[in-house]
Amino acid sequence: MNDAYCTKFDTHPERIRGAAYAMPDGQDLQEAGELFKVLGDPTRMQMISALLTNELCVCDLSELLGMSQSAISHQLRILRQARLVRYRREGKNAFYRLADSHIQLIVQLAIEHSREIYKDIPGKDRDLQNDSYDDATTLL
Amino acid sequence: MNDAYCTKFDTHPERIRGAAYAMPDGQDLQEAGELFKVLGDPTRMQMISALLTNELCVCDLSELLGMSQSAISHQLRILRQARLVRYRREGKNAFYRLADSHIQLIVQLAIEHSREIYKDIPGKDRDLQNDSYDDATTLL
DNA sequence: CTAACATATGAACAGATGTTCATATGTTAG
DNA sequence: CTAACATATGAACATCTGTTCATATGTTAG
Repeated sequence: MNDAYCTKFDTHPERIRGAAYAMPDGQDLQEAGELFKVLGDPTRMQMISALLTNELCVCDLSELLGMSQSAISHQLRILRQARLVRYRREGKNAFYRLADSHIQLIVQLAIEHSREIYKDIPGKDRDLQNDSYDDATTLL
Repeated sequence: MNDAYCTKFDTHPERIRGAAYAMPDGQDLQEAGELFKVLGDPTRMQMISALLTNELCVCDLSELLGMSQSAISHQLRILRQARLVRYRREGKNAFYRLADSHIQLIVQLAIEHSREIYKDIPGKDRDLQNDSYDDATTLL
Protein backbone atom coordinates (compact mmCIF):
# COMPACT_ATOMS: atom_id res chain seq x y z
CA MET A 1 0.00 0.00 0.00
CA ASN A 2 1.36 3.32 -0.97
CA ASP A 3 -1.33 5.53 0.50
CA ALA A 4 -0.64 4.93 4.15
CA TYR A 5 0.18 8.44 5.24
CA CYS A 6 3.12 7.25 7.28
CA THR A 7 4.58 3.83 6.93
CA LYS A 8 4.03 2.90 10.55
CA PHE A 9 2.31 5.13 13.03
CA ASP A 10 4.57 7.28 15.08
CA THR A 11 1.74 9.69 15.41
CA HIS A 12 0.47 11.66 18.40
CA PRO A 13 -3.23 10.90 18.80
CA GLU A 14 -3.83 13.37 21.61
CA ARG A 15 -2.40 16.25 19.68
CA ILE A 16 -4.30 15.20 16.62
CA ARG A 17 -7.57 15.00 18.51
CA GLY A 18 -6.86 18.33 20.16
CA ALA A 19 -6.12 19.98 16.85
CA ALA A 20 -9.16 18.46 15.19
CA TYR A 21 -11.33 19.72 18.02
CA ALA A 22 -9.93 23.24 18.01
CA MET A 23 -9.90 23.68 14.26
CA PRO A 24 -12.28 26.26 12.82
CA ASP A 25 -15.36 25.04 11.03
CA GLY A 26 -14.67 23.72 7.54
CA GLN A 27 -16.84 26.22 5.73
CA ASP A 28 -15.39 29.17 7.61
CA LEU A 29 -11.96 27.93 6.73
CA GLN A 30 -12.83 27.60 3.11
CA GLU A 31 -14.30 31.07 2.88
CA ALA A 32 -11.36 32.64 4.66
CA GLY A 33 -9.10 30.76 2.30
CA GLU A 34 -11.00 32.15 -0.65
CA LEU A 35 -10.52 35.64 0.72
CA PHE A 36 -6.78 35.10 1.02
CA LYS A 37 -6.61 33.61 -2.40
CA VAL A 38 -8.21 36.68 -3.90
CA LEU A 39 -5.87 38.95 -1.97
CA GLY A 40 -2.88 36.84 -2.91
CA ASP A 41 -2.40 38.27 -6.36
CA PRO A 42 -0.14 41.29 -6.96
CA THR A 43 -2.51 43.01 -9.36
CA ARG A 44 -5.54 42.62 -7.13
CA MET A 45 -3.50 43.66 -4.13
CA GLN A 46 -2.54 46.87 -5.91
CA MET A 47 -6.11 47.49 -6.89
CA ILE A 48 -7.32 47.04 -3.34
CA SER A 49 -4.58 49.36 -2.15
CA ALA A 50 -5.51 51.97 -4.71
CA LEU A 51 -9.05 51.85 -3.41
CA LEU A 52 -8.08 52.24 0.23
CA THR A 53 -8.93 55.93 0.26
CA ASN A 54 -10.90 56.84 -2.88
CA GLU A 55 -13.33 55.27 -5.22
CA LEU A 56 -11.88 54.92 -8.72
CA CYS A 57 -13.27 54.09 -12.13
CA VAL A 58 -11.92 51.29 -14.29
CA CYS A 59 -10.03 53.77 -16.40
CA ASP A 60 -8.35 55.29 -13.35
CA LEU A 61 -7.20 51.91 -12.12
CA SER A 62 -6.01 51.02 -15.57
CA GLU A 63 -3.96 54.19 -15.80
CA LEU A 64 -2.68 54.02 -12.23
CA LEU A 65 -1.44 50.45 -12.45
CA GLY A 66 -0.32 50.68 -16.05
CA MET A 67 -2.39 47.71 -17.09
CA SER A 68 -4.87 47.08 -19.86
CA GLN A 69 -8.51 47.90 -19.32
CA SER A 70 -9.38 44.30 -19.99
CA ALA A 71 -7.05 42.89 -17.39
CA ILE A 72 -8.35 45.35 -14.81
CA SER A 73 -11.93 44.56 -15.65
CA HIS A 74 -11.37 40.83 -15.35
CA GLN A 75 -9.78 41.29 -11.97
CA LEU A 76 -12.56 43.59 -10.85
CA ARG A 77 -15.00 40.83 -11.57
CA ILE A 78 -13.08 38.54 -9.28
CA LEU A 79 -12.99 41.17 -6.56
CA ARG A 80 -16.70 41.76 -7.04
CA GLN A 81 -17.56 38.08 -6.81
CA ALA A 82 -15.51 37.80 -3.67
CA ARG A 83 -17.46 40.77 -2.34
CA LEU A 84 -14.33 42.77 -1.74
CA VAL A 85 -15.49 45.71 -3.84
CA ARG A 86 -18.74 47.30 -4.90
CA TYR A 87 -19.39 49.82 -7.58
CA ARG A 88 -21.81 52.48 -8.67
CA ARG A 89 -22.45 53.59 -12.20
CA GLU A 90 -22.26 57.25 -13.10
CA GLY A 91 -22.84 57.80 -16.77
CA LYS A 92 -20.29 55.84 -18.71
CA ASN A 93 -18.13 55.32 -15.69
CA ALA A 94 -18.22 52.58 -13.09
CA PHE A 95 -16.76 53.73 -9.80
CA TYR A 96 -15.40 50.98 -7.61
CA ARG A 97 -14.81 51.12 -3.89
CA LEU A 98 -13.98 48.68 -1.11
CA ALA A 99 -16.95 46.74 0.16
CA ASP A 100 -16.25 47.31 3.84
CA SER A 101 -13.58 48.28 6.28
CA HIS A 102 -12.57 44.76 7.27
CA ILE A 103 -10.55 44.66 4.10
CA GLN A 104 -8.47 47.65 5.05
CA LEU A 105 -7.89 46.16 8.48
CA ILE A 106 -6.76 42.84 7.10
CA VAL A 107 -4.44 44.44 4.58
CA GLN A 108 -2.94 46.73 7.19
CA LEU A 109 -2.43 43.85 9.58
CA ALA A 110 -0.71 41.81 6.91
CA ILE A 111 1.61 44.70 6.11
CA GLU A 112 2.49 45.15 9.76
CA HIS A 113 3.14 41.47 10.05
CA SER A 114 5.45 41.49 7.05
CA ARG A 115 7.38 44.40 8.46
CA GLU A 116 7.91 42.71 11.78
CA ILE A 117 8.79 39.37 10.33
CA TYR A 118 11.47 40.76 8.08
CA LYS A 119 13.01 42.96 10.70
CA ASP A 120 16.26 42.50 12.60
CA ILE A 121 17.30 39.03 11.74
CA PRO A 122 20.98 38.73 12.55
CA GLY A 123 23.34 37.84 9.75
CA LYS A 124 20.66 37.77 7.13
CA ASP A 125 19.51 40.20 4.55
CA ARG A 126 15.91 40.85 3.75
CA ASP A 127 16.14 39.00 0.48
CA LEU A 128 18.31 36.14 1.54
CA GLN A 129 16.06 34.38 3.98
CA ASN A 130 14.60 31.66 1.92
CA ASP A 131 14.80 28.53 3.97
CA SER A 132 15.83 26.79 7.15
CA TYR A 133 13.60 28.77 9.39
CA ASP A 134 14.21 26.77 12.51
CA ASP A 135 15.02 27.20 16.15
CA ALA A 136 18.60 28.13 15.45
CA THR A 137 17.42 31.39 13.97
CA THR A 138 17.10 33.66 16.91
CA LEU A 139 13.96 35.56 16.18
CA LEU A 140 12.10 36.29 19.35
CA MET B 1 -2.01 51.74 -30.74
CA ASN B 2 -3.71 49.06 -28.77
CA ASP B 3 -1.97 49.59 -25.48
CA ALA B 4 -3.51 52.89 -24.57
CA TYR B 5 -5.20 51.91 -21.35
CA CYS B 6 -8.35 53.74 -22.29
CA THR B 7 -8.99 54.97 -25.78
CA LYS B 8 -9.34 58.56 -24.78
CA PHE B 9 -8.83 59.85 -21.30
CA ASP B 10 -11.93 60.14 -19.24
CA THR B 11 -9.82 59.67 -16.21
CA HIS B 12 -9.84 61.41 -12.84
CA PRO B 13 -6.35 62.74 -12.23
CA GLU B 14 -7.00 64.02 -8.74
CA ARG B 15 -8.30 60.69 -7.57
CA ILE B 16 -5.44 58.93 -9.24
CA ARG B 17 -2.90 61.20 -7.62
CA GLY B 18 -4.63 60.80 -4.27
CA ALA B 19 -4.66 57.04 -4.58
CA ALA B 20 -1.03 56.93 -5.68
CA TYR B 21 -0.03 59.06 -2.74
CA ALA B 22 -1.96 57.05 -0.17
CA MET B 23 -0.96 53.63 -1.46
CA PRO B 24 1.24 51.53 0.77
CA ASP B 25 4.87 51.13 -0.16
CA GLY B 26 5.46 48.73 -3.03
CA GLN B 27 7.60 46.31 -1.10
CA ASP B 28 5.19 46.15 1.81
CA LEU B 29 2.41 45.45 -0.62
CA GLN B 30 4.34 42.70 -2.27
CA GLU B 31 5.20 41.01 0.99
CA ALA B 32 1.66 41.22 2.26
CA GLY B 33 0.53 39.78 -1.05
CA GLU B 34 2.95 36.92 -0.61
CA LEU B 35 1.51 36.23 2.80
CA PHE B 36 -2.02 36.10 1.40
CA LYS B 37 -0.91 33.94 -1.46
CA VAL B 38 0.50 31.40 0.94
CA LEU B 39 -2.65 31.47 3.04
CA GLY B 40 -4.82 31.22 -0.04
CA ASP B 41 -4.51 27.49 -0.51
CA PRO B 42 -6.97 25.08 1.13
CA THR B 43 -4.33 22.60 2.21
CA ARG B 44 -2.07 25.21 3.74
CA MET B 45 -5.03 26.87 5.37
CA GLN B 46 -5.97 23.58 7.01
CA MET B 47 -2.42 23.06 8.14
CA ILE B 48 -2.27 26.51 9.69
CA SER B 49 -5.58 25.87 11.39
CA ALA B 50 -4.40 22.56 12.74
CA LEU B 51 -1.42 24.33 14.25
CA LEU B 52 -3.47 27.06 15.91
CA THR B 53 -3.31 25.34 19.30
CA ASN B 54 -0.70 22.58 19.25
CA GLU B 55 2.53 21.82 17.58
CA LEU B 56 2.28 18.77 15.32
CA CYS B 57 4.73 16.55 13.52
CA VAL B 58 4.58 15.90 9.79
CA CYS B 59 2.99 12.53 10.39
CA ASP B 60 0.25 14.05 12.55
CA LEU B 61 -0.61 16.60 9.90
CA SER B 62 -0.56 13.92 7.26
CA GLU B 63 -2.97 11.78 9.24
CA LEU B 64 -5.19 14.65 10.31
CA LEU B 65 -5.68 16.06 6.82
CA GLY B 66 -5.73 12.68 5.10
CA MET B 67 -2.96 13.65 2.74
CA SER B 68 0.29 12.07 1.68
CA GLN B 69 3.41 12.75 3.69
CA SER B 70 5.04 14.13 0.59
CA ALA B 71 2.32 16.66 -0.12
CA ILE B 72 2.37 17.83 3.48
CA SER B 73 6.13 18.11 3.49
CA HIS B 74 6.14 20.16 0.29
CA GLN B 75 3.57 22.52 1.73
CA LEU B 76 5.47 22.79 4.98
CA ARG B 77 8.44 23.98 3.03
CA ILE B 78 6.35 26.75 1.54
CA LEU B 79 5.03 27.71 4.96
CA ARG B 80 8.56 27.65 6.31
CA GLN B 81 9.91 29.83 3.56
CA ALA B 82 7.11 32.29 4.12
CA ARG B 83 8.04 32.24 7.79
CA LEU B 84 4.59 31.23 8.85
CA VAL B 85 5.81 28.16 10.74
CA ARG B 86 8.90 27.03 12.55
CA TYR B 87 9.88 23.61 13.68
CA ARG B 88 12.01 21.79 16.16
CA ARG B 89 13.45 18.35 15.74
CA GLU B 90 12.92 15.72 18.38
CA GLY B 91 14.46 12.46 17.40
CA LYS B 92 12.98 11.32 14.15
CA ASN B 93 10.14 13.79 14.38
CA ALA B 94 9.92 17.38 13.25
CA PHE B 95 7.37 19.32 15.25
CA TYR B 96 5.92 22.31 13.50
CA ARG B 97 4.24 25.29 15.09
CA LEU B 98 3.06 28.72 14.01
CA ALA B 99 5.83 31.28 13.81
CA ASP B 100 3.99 33.98 15.72
CA SER B 101 0.62 35.12 16.87
CA HIS B 102 -0.01 37.54 14.02
CA ILE B 103 -0.98 34.56 11.92
CA GLN B 104 -3.73 33.52 14.28
CA LEU B 105 -5.02 37.06 14.38
CA ILE B 106 -5.12 37.38 10.61
CA VAL B 107 -6.84 34.04 10.19
CA GLN B 108 -9.41 34.84 12.86
CA LEU B 109 -10.09 38.22 11.32
CA ALA B 110 -10.59 36.69 7.90
CA ILE B 111 -13.04 34.18 9.32
CA GLU B 112 -15.01 36.89 11.07
CA HIS B 113 -15.07 38.88 7.88
CA SER B 114 -16.37 35.93 5.90
CA ARG B 115 -19.11 35.34 8.41
CA GLU B 116 -20.28 38.92 8.30
CA ILE B 117 -20.11 39.23 4.57
CA TYR B 118 -22.21 36.16 3.96
CA LYS B 119 -24.80 37.00 6.58
CA ASP B 120 -28.34 38.31 6.08
CA ILE B 121 -28.45 39.12 2.44
CA PRO B 122 -32.09 39.30 1.48
CA GLY B 123 -33.30 36.93 -1.19
CA LYS B 124 -29.99 35.24 -1.62
CA ASP B 125 -28.60 32.03 -0.36
CA ARG B 126 -25.10 31.64 0.90
CA ASP B 127 -24.08 29.71 -2.16
CA LEU B 128 -25.92 31.65 -4.77
CA GLN B 129 -24.19 34.97 -4.55
CA ASN B 130 -21.76 34.85 -7.33
CA ASP B 131 -22.03 38.13 -9.11
CA SER B 132 -23.64 41.54 -9.51
CA TYR B 133 -22.52 42.86 -6.21
CA ASP B 134 -23.69 46.40 -6.75
CA ASP B 135 -25.62 49.11 -5.00
CA ALA B 136 -28.93 47.42 -5.55
CA THR B 137 -27.91 44.75 -3.09
CA THR B 138 -28.85 46.25 0.22
CA LEU B 139 -26.04 45.20 2.42
CA LEU B 140 -25.24 47.93 4.86
C1' DC C 1 -30.94 56.96 -35.26
C1' DT C 2 -25.25 56.75 -35.21
C1' DA C 3 -20.59 57.64 -33.44
C1' DA C 4 -17.63 57.62 -29.61
C1' DC C 5 -16.41 55.91 -25.53
C1' DA C 6 -16.31 53.09 -20.96
C1' DT C 7 -16.83 48.73 -19.38
C1' DA C 8 -17.59 43.60 -19.54
C1' DT C 9 -16.59 39.11 -21.12
C1' DG C 10 -15.47 34.74 -23.90
C1' DA C 11 -11.64 32.20 -25.92
C1' DA C 12 -6.97 31.12 -26.20
C1' DC C 13 -2.50 30.75 -24.48
C1' DA C 14 1.48 30.88 -21.48
C1' DG C 15 3.13 30.50 -16.99
C1' DA C 16 2.32 29.19 -12.13
C1' DT C 17 0.98 25.72 -8.77
C1' DG C 18 -0.15 21.37 -6.14
C1' DT C 19 0.05 16.53 -6.06
C1' DT C 20 2.22 12.12 -6.95
C1' DC C 21 6.05 9.11 -7.51
C1' DA C 22 10.57 7.93 -6.71
C1' DT C 23 14.33 8.69 -4.09
C1' DA C 24 17.51 11.09 -0.94
C1' DT C 25 18.71 12.53 3.76
C1' DG C 26 18.90 12.00 8.55
C1' DT C 27 17.94 9.77 12.99
C1' DT C 28 17.38 5.83 16.13
C1' DA C 29 17.42 1.03 17.51
C1' DG C 30 19.68 -3.19 17.41
C1' DC D 1 27.78 -1.33 10.77
C1' DT D 2 22.42 -2.17 8.94
C1' DA D 3 17.36 -1.95 9.13
C1' DA D 4 13.46 0.78 9.96
C1' DC D 5 11.34 4.85 9.98
C1' DA D 6 10.36 10.11 9.60
C1' DT D 7 11.10 13.73 6.77
C1' DA D 8 12.72 16.30 2.57
C1' DT D 9 13.02 17.07 -2.22
C1' DG D 10 13.52 16.70 -7.49
C1' DA D 11 10.96 15.62 -11.62
C1' DA D 12 6.84 14.97 -14.09
C1' DC D 13 2.23 16.00 -14.92
C1' DA D 14 -2.33 17.80 -14.79
C1' DT D 15 -4.89 21.70 -13.30
C1' DC D 16 -5.52 26.40 -12.26
C1' DT D 17 -4.82 31.33 -13.21
C1' DG D 18 -3.83 35.87 -15.29
C1' DT D 19 -3.14 38.29 -19.41
C1' DT D 20 -4.17 39.39 -24.21
C1' DC D 21 -7.08 39.77 -28.12
C1' DA D 22 -11.35 40.29 -30.10
C1' DT D 23 -15.78 41.52 -29.43
C1' DA D 24 -20.15 42.46 -26.95
C1' DT D 25 -22.89 45.51 -23.98
C1' DG D 26 -24.33 49.82 -22.36
C1' DT D 27 -24.29 54.89 -22.00
C1' DT D 28 -24.01 59.67 -23.78
C1' DA D 29 -23.59 63.22 -27.24
C1' DG D 30 -24.95 64.90 -31.52
